[in-house]
Amino acid sequence: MATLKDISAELGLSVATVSRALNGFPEVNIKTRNKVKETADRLGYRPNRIAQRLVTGRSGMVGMIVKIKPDMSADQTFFEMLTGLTAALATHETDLVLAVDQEADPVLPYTKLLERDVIDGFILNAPVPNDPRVNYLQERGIPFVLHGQDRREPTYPNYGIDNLAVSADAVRMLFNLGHRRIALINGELHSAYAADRLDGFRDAMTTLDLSTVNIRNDAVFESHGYTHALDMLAQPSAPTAFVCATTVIAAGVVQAIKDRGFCMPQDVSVIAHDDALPLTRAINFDPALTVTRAPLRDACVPLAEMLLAHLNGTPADKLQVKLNAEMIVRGSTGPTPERKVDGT
Amino acid sequence: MATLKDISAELGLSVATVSRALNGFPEVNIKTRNKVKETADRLGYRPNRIAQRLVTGRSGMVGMIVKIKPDMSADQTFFEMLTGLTAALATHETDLVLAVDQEADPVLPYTKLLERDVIDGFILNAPVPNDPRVNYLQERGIPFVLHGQDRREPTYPNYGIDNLAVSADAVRMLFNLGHRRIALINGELHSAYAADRLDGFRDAMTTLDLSTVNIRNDAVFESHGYTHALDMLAQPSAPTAFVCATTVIAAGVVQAIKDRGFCMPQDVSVIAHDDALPLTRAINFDPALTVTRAPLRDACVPLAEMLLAHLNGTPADKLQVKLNAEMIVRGSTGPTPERKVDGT
DNA sequence: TTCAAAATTTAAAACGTTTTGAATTTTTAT
DNA sequence: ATAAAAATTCAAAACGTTTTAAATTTTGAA
Repeated sequence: MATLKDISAELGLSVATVSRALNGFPEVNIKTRNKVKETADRLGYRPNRIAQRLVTGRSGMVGMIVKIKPDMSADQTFFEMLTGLTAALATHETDLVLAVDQEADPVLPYTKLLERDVIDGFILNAPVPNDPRVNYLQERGIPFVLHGQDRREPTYPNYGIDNLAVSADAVRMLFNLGHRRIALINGELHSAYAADRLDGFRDAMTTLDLSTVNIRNDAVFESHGYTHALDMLAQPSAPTAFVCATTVIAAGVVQAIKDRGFCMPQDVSVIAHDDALPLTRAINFDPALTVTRAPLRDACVPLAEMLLAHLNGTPADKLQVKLNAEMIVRGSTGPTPERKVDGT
Repeated sequence: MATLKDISAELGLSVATVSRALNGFPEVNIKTRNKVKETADRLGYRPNRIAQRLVTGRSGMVGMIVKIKPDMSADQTFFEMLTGLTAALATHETDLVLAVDQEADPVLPYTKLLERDVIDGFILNAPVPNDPRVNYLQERGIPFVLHGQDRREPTYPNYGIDNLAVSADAVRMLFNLGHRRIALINGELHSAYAADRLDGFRDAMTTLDLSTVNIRNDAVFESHGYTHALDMLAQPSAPTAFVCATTVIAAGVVQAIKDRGFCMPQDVSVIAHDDALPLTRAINFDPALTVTRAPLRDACVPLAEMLLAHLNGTPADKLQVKLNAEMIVRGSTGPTPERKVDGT
């Protein structure tokens, strides 16, 4: 395993010059630089990252903690994130150290990982409103980037979509199709995204002077989508349109619509949020789902790069990204069916 | 952040003595040692792992590469392993670095991770017969431990169960209940465990002079268990007992038995291998499943400790563990039903 | 040719820890 | 009190790299 010392010995240069040549210091003569690079290639030199870390204080490792549920599964987005992030970080020669959170205290796994002092920073996902991890890491000056937001004015690097707008846009789109009874089947309110979507939904419905009686917040299972929709469709003031947290929820809703003898979109319209995960694809529905779309995978490169930029000194206020999801209208939404519902 | 230098300055001792006192060198006077330890505690001293790594060549990090399927899932055992391993490694202040394998070449992710020269060793799981990763890492002298075996005489540290015996024991147990037509619904033969179970099954059946015509090797889905069992139960020489690769397969088999109008165990017996994963639990079947049981979680501490022992110099021939699974007889197996089948 | 400025390279210190072998201190025996 | 042996501690080098500031070399002008 070649070191800087080997190169400097072969070329009769100091170790300092070899290091400077390889690291792009501008005052190094171009001819010297080329000689150093050629020799480094030939000798198969690779920097000792441990030694670099000792000098620079940087390890090239970022931590991520995955929350494991009691049944030994994790959020279905996990592998999407894992795959995307490891690829994005690898292009920056950065490793992902993974730890597991099964504790009651969400902060504890971070404490444990930080004790060993080899992590440059963290990638946080699945925030809860006013996430305690955020406060903990900020108090200690530990760099991190959050996927999403946990508060209205984040003071840390963050990248996510505008979940207020996701449901507000869906409501407005359905309203413009004539719908006046619109239901929301949301995720669990301990997730920051679900809290935002609820707020966005309520604000939009209130602005449009519509009733917000048809709102359900629950864990994201197809069966929950089914039972909530089945229940709401049996009411006298049954909704004519559903806003679903995910395509998984939508699968259950679509089944409930069918089981109640309705047609989609002639009788009931459905719009869902689509993270573009491989399993429940919006275009596999019949008819294809109208969605607010924001591929989860698209977050990975920006998240990795924002964390590294922050580690390289970019201040947090320059690393605030909140995107709008893309509205894609397909066959699951249509004009409100005034005749049919009035006849019931 | 206190260093050895801080402690040595406060106590008027050399840095070398402080290091030796904290690291248990026997020639350090007990009074000196206690003073050093008390001061270290008070100052909140924690060793700089990077500096330790530079001197000792050890990073305290082991790598594990998870194979991701095209649909963005992984083997259902993954989280069980992840949880158990990170806990086991944490007690040894060792971190798990995770990388993702989506490549056609199973060796390539190891190359990539090794390039960065921060991994002390690897934990390998899900071996295929004559696993190329094993050859690759052994050629390079990279330490690793394998969960299971990929060959008859492993020359590397390994911990797993005797999969030959798993199916052989099941066959013998069913034979002793009077069964003469025994089917195997196995995993995919590109997995080393499935190859061994097939061998064990065939050997046992051949030794007992029984037909090996009822063998299926397929991906481990409940639906595969169902369709294979449904098919075999429609044959003139239908099996009176099934040996299932997993409890997931058994769930499908049990449904097929019911759909063919048979009772378990009066008409058809079922025995499955049980990794003791949370989702498909053997005792949740009605009647509860007879199993060969080997909780996956029980492998984690030994795997972690074996790798660390190997890194500390224990030779591979002292780190060979092959356990027998435990046979647990419950209500899914019973004597062969000679009357009913003869009447068909 | 000489001098000054610019370009280039170098020596040394730093990073925090470990460990070899030498130096120092303490203990024991005479 | 002295010498030898044992116990304890220390100085220095090592690990591989980075970077400050000084030293050296090269270039251009007079």
